[in-house]
Amino acid sequence: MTVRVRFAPSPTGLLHVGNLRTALFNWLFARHHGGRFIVRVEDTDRARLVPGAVEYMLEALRWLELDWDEGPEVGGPHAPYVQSERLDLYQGLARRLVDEGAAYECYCTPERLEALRREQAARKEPPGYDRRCRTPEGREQARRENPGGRPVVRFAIPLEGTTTVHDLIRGDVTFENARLDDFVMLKSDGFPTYHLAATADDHVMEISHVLRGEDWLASTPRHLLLYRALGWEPPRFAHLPMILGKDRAKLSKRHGATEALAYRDQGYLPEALFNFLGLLGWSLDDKTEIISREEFVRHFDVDRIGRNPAIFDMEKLTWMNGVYIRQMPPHRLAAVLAEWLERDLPPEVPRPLDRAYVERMVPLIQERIKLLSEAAELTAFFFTPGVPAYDAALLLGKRFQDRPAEALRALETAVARLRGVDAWDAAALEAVLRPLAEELGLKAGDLFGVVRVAVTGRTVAPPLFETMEVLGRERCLERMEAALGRLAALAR
RNA sequence: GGCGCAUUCGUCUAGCGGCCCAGGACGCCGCCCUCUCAAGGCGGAGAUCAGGGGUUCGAAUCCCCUAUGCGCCA
Repeated sequence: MTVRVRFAPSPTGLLHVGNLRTALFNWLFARHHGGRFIVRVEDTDRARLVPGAVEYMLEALRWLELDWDEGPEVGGPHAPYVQSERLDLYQGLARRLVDEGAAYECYCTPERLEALRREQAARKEPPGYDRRCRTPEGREQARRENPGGRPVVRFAIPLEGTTTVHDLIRGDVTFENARLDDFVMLKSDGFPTYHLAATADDHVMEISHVLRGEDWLASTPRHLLLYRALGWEPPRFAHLPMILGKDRAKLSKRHGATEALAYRDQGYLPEALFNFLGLLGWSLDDKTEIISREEFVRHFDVDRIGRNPAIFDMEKLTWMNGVYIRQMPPHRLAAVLAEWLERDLPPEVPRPLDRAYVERMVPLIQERIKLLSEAAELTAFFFTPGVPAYDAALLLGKRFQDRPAEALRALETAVARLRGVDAWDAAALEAVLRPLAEELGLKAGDLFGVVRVAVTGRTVAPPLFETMEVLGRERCLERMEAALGRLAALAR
C-alpha cells in the first residue's frame, strides 16, 4: 500500500509546536515509507480565519525543512488543497447522504438548541441534540418555528451498536453509538464542519494513514460512521499523545514560546528542534538522544510512538541546541552567526562585519553558547572600536583588591614584554605571560585575570591567548595601555 | 455530567513475564581537567514502577477496581 499522509492545519493563528510535532511525525512517517506528505489547509471555520496564517505555517514547515509533495504552492493531483475551494464536494456528499437517509436537514434554531442544552444541564444529562428533526414530523414542526431559516445537515448516527477505532498506537477503542449525537456535517452557510471536510478530503486524496493529536480520538467513531455511510474504506488512524506545559496543562503562552517560529527567533537551530520534537513521544531505543534527520527517517515508525502525554522541557531543548551548535562545522556556524551579529551588535560597531574576522572568532565561542542569540553579547568586545567600557575595579579582581599598585606594576611589565612579541599568536603570547607570572610571584590566573579584563572588559571571556590573537596586537596593546591609566588612577 | 485516553526518577524516556531491589538523557550536586567561563571526564542524590486486589513458580510488564491527570462532547 502506498503511504499517503497529510498535515492539515487550520489557519487560525500561529503554528503551535504541538502541531509542528504532528507535522514532523507525518513527514517522518511518509519519508520512512517512501510515501507522500500532503499539506492541506482546513479553512472552513470562517469566523476564526487569520490573514497570513497559511504563509506563516508554511514558513515554519520550511524552516524545519519538512517539504511537502502535494499542497499549497506545489499543487498536486488532488488540487485545490484548500477546503474553502472545495465546497461543491462537501455539499454534494451532504446531499447524497440526505437522499440516502443517512443524514437529514435540521431546522432547529440556535435558541432552541441553547434551551435544550440548559435543560439537559439542569437534569444533569449529557448534552446533545435530541434528534427532533430526524423524523419528518419533527422536521416539519421545526421548519414552521423557523420560517425562512436555512437548515444545517446532521448525520444520523445509528441508534444502536458500537463503533471501534483500531488505533495504531492505542489498540482497539470501542464507543457506543448511542452515546454519539447527530453531529452537524454541513452548516447553514453551506460550509462543512471538520468532520465532513476532513473525511471527504482524506478519502478523495487517498490518505492511507491519519496521524493526528489525541484530542481527535473521541471524534474518530463519527468519522468511521461517515466512511461507512459513504461506502468508503477508512484510512488507518494513529492518535499522537499531547504535548503539555510544565503544569501539565495544555501547552500555552504561559509556558514560554509555543509558536514554532519563535524558536527560530530565540536562537534555536532547526535541526535541534527537529531532534527534540522527534523524541517527544517517540524513541529509538533506551539511550540514543542525538539523532540525525537521516537516522530519524531510517528508523521512524508508529510502533515506537508512546501513549502518554509529554511535557515540553525547554531546558533539554536548550541543551540539545548546544550540542548541535558544537557539532556544526565552524564555517557554517560563522555564516549563521554573522547574521545574528550584524543585527544584534551595538550600533557603534561598523557594518558590514569583516567576515574573515568573524570566522576566526567563532571557534572561540562555539562550545560556550547554547543559543545563537547569546553570541552578540558574549563577543561584542571583539567588535566595538576602541576600549570597551567596564568598571575599573574589575581589573583588580580578588587578588589585587586592596593592592592596585601591584596590579599596575604587573600589567606594566606585561605590556612591556608584549611589545617585544612579533608573531602575535596564542602560543607566543602564552610563552611570554606564563613565565612572567612566575617571575612576578603571581599565580598565572591572577595575572591573566588582569590582562583579560584589560583586553576584553569582562571577567568571563573565551580563552585569553586565543582571544588576544584574534583581537590582534594593536587592539590589545591599546586596550592594555588604557587599563594602565585606569589602574594608576586607582593606585593614587 | 457522560464518554474516552493515560499513569516508570522533577522532566523526556527504556522496559512488551524471569536479563530490573528498574537502564539512558536533561536538570541538580560533588570531584577531575583548567587562565575565567564553557566543553569534556568521573561519581552522586533522585522512581516502594499512582494505590489496592487478583492471575502466575515468578509482574513495572497480564486482568479487575479505585484515585489522579488529560482530552472530547456543550
